[in-house]
Amino acid sequence: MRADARKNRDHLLAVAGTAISEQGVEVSLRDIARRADVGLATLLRHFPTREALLDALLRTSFDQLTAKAGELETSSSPEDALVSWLRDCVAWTTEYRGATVLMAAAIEDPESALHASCVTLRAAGARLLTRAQDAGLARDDIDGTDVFALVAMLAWLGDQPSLAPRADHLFGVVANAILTSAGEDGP
Amino acid sequence: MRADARKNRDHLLAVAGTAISEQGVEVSLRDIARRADVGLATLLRHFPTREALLDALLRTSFDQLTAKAGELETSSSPEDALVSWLRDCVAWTTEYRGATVLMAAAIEDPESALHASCVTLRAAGARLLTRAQDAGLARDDIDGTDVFALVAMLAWLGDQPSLAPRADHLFGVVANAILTSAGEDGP
DNA sequence: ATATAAACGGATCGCTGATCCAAATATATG
DNA sequence: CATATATTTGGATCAGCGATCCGTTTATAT
Repeated sequence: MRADARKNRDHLLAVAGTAISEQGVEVSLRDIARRADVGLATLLRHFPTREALLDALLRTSFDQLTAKAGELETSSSPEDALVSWLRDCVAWTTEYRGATVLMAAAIEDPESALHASCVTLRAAGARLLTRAQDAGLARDDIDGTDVFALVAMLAWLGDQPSLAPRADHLFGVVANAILTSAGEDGP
Repeated sequence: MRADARKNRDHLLAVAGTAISEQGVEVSLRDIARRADVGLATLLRHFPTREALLDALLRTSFDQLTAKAGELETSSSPEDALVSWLRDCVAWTTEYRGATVLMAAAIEDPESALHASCVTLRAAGARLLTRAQDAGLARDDIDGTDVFALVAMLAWLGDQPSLAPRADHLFGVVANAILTSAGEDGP
């Protein structure tokens, strides 16, 4: 890649990150291009679709979350590892309002630029889940896709201004539902 | 209202219902107008915003769900009443793909055309919840807004093609989390 | 039958993402 | 250093969206 192209690409990513954190993932691509002092066509050549742009932005975070799952697998109890990783996932999405819908769409669409990242993330969650299940600490009737779905649901909740105030509380309710060692913060 | 206007209004509602069940609530208003053999301006005069159109369409269903809550309050056990009403709510939204986001936005925005309907629906759910709580059958740390949020989450799940297959199952998981008499379909 | 108020819809606006292509520019080579 | 070449760029343009304006048509009351 030519040096000037690389510079534009990096600059666009930085500007896009700011714009998205301010306005959510549905921010106008034209706005991003304007704020980066670049033509819309340039943005769209570097990132042919909104998902491609998101993928470039999200990949780092996804990798961090995947790595975090690996650490927790050895450093915490199966139960704490699962719950705190779920909390991290949900907390992370607050930085990218609206990304949940794109992730949910990407997980089943192999053509999507986000597909691979989402699959990896799901696998990381599935490992933590299996570990908790093997220890008899989590329901046996849920799988990695269920965990992905539950995280997506809770993240979506945080995206809705009217429901977000209850998101933390309902995280506890849902987390409790996954675990079999009930009573820790039950009613 | 003039007779021709009423006819157009009714026709638009019928066409919009069909279009939305086919394409979801984000269907183009121009498409609806075209399919109704009417100018876009006419559609927008009868229903100034997409929400106003949705409100007219959804009000009947909302009223039915509210009425259903009233019936269940006297005909079923507090637990069955709550769970089966929740199931009805979630099942209903499958007819209106994407409506969940609009409902979540409307519940806190008194200016929204959907606001009143959503508040009424939440109140109906809150009554069923309180009844179950008074019988010691539901967690005491959730309220009407939480129930609304949980229904919205599960409905949203059903809207996502990739996650919808697990929606029924996760409904059971979440319902189980609300109830205190655990074990009915727990692990 | 006519006057009047209401409803209608084509034209237009600013916006979106997408695409095309002539001009500008970085880089490799003589 | 000069030039040729391949790459990158962004203004112009397109079809689509919801919204609005306003001259025309039409129902209805007198």
